[in-house]
Amino acid sequence: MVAAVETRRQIVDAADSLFYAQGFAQTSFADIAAAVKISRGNFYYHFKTKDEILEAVIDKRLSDRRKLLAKWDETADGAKKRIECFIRIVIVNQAKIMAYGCPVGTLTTELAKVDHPSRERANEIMVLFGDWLERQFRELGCGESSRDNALHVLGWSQGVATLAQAFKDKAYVEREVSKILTWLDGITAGPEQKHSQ
Amino acid sequence: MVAAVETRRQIVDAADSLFYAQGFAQTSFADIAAAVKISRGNFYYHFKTKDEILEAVIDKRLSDRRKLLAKWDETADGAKKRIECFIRIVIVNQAKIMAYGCPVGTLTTELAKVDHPSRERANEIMVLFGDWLERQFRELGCGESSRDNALHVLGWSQGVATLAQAFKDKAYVEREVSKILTWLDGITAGPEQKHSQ
DNA sequence: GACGAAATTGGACAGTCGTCCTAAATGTTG
DNA sequence: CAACATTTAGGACGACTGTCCAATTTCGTC
Repeated sequence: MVAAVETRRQIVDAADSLFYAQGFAQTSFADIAAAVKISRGNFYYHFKTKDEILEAVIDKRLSDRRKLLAKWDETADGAKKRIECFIRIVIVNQAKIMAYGCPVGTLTTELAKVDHPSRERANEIMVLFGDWLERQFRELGCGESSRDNALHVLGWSQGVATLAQAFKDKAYVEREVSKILTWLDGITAGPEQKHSQ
Repeated sequence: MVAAVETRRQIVDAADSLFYAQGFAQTSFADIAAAVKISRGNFYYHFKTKDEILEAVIDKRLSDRRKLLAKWDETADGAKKRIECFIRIVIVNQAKIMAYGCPVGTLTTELAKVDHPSRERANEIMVLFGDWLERQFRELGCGESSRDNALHVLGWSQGVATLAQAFKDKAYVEREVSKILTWLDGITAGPEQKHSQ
């Protein structure tokens, strides 16, 4: 027997991909059922409503990102290298970003427009990255500018993702990466230094 | 008698607002009909399909933006001041952006996800701003960096809009504006100068 | 005022949506 | 093997979708 928890995991995985590729509202039970190869009626056994699936997907994404950040915390040497890891996501995930945009940003935007109950929960993924980045900048000695710098990098990633999806211009993404890395170098030049403004 | 062209205009206006506030797919004929106060069946007289309404909305947005840019070309004194006009949109339209995001970016993202036929047409609004910004930077003497700088500012606006909608942080928007304005000042410092990388 | 064109109405239509229930199949345990 | 709980399949349901049409009203013109 396939345990219920396994089927549930498959549903969440498929929903995660489909919500990313098509958007939450555009993805139907039928779509997910086809991907997991189960009957539509089976959903009700695992999830009472579509919103419950969304909650599970957001929880999974939160968990996945926490693991990713933890890995960077372990492997990358120094705060600057860790911030670089974040910056380079737009290159690592370039293909998907050019096709579907940023998984965090696009979901946040979609849920905000319809004022969905899970809107706040989805925002927490954004907050997660923001707080993590802030810690890195603080470790870098940015002091009170740490929060600003964190949001600056976070916003940068969202802008790059949006334009990458619109123009599908690989060179643009690479230019923006080298541009922000140069900016980052300027930050590390001196301790307690404010960013270039 | 109310001319057909007038009813059509009202439909497009209402659709424009609703597509922005709720998204294209989330907006139904019933929504637009309620806003314009006409019967649902009346749509078919003015538009054959929902996609036709979308096309009309995109055309209107293109037209509106062209007029806005033309106004800036006339009134603002110098390329730098004109770029500043663009940058300050995120402050002028702050309330709407915090509620619904960027009207250009969110539509582009939504249509790209479902690979909608009007996707390219919607992108033209983004292109319109990109080309206009490029002209300004060229006039500023940025030469070959003009395109890069244009996309940099365009991407910046998208990132700010996304985070503004997620966090609804007015101060963040203002900080980012002053930050990019400082960057812009650096650009104008010398002719033919490459941006800070 | 009568006529024809323009514009609007309300509903029919086939399809899809999320939800929900019952019956069947499957696996586990005595 | 029998009794049981767990899991799945398939379809019914009411509501909503975009589309489309026939009947009606409104308008400009003779």
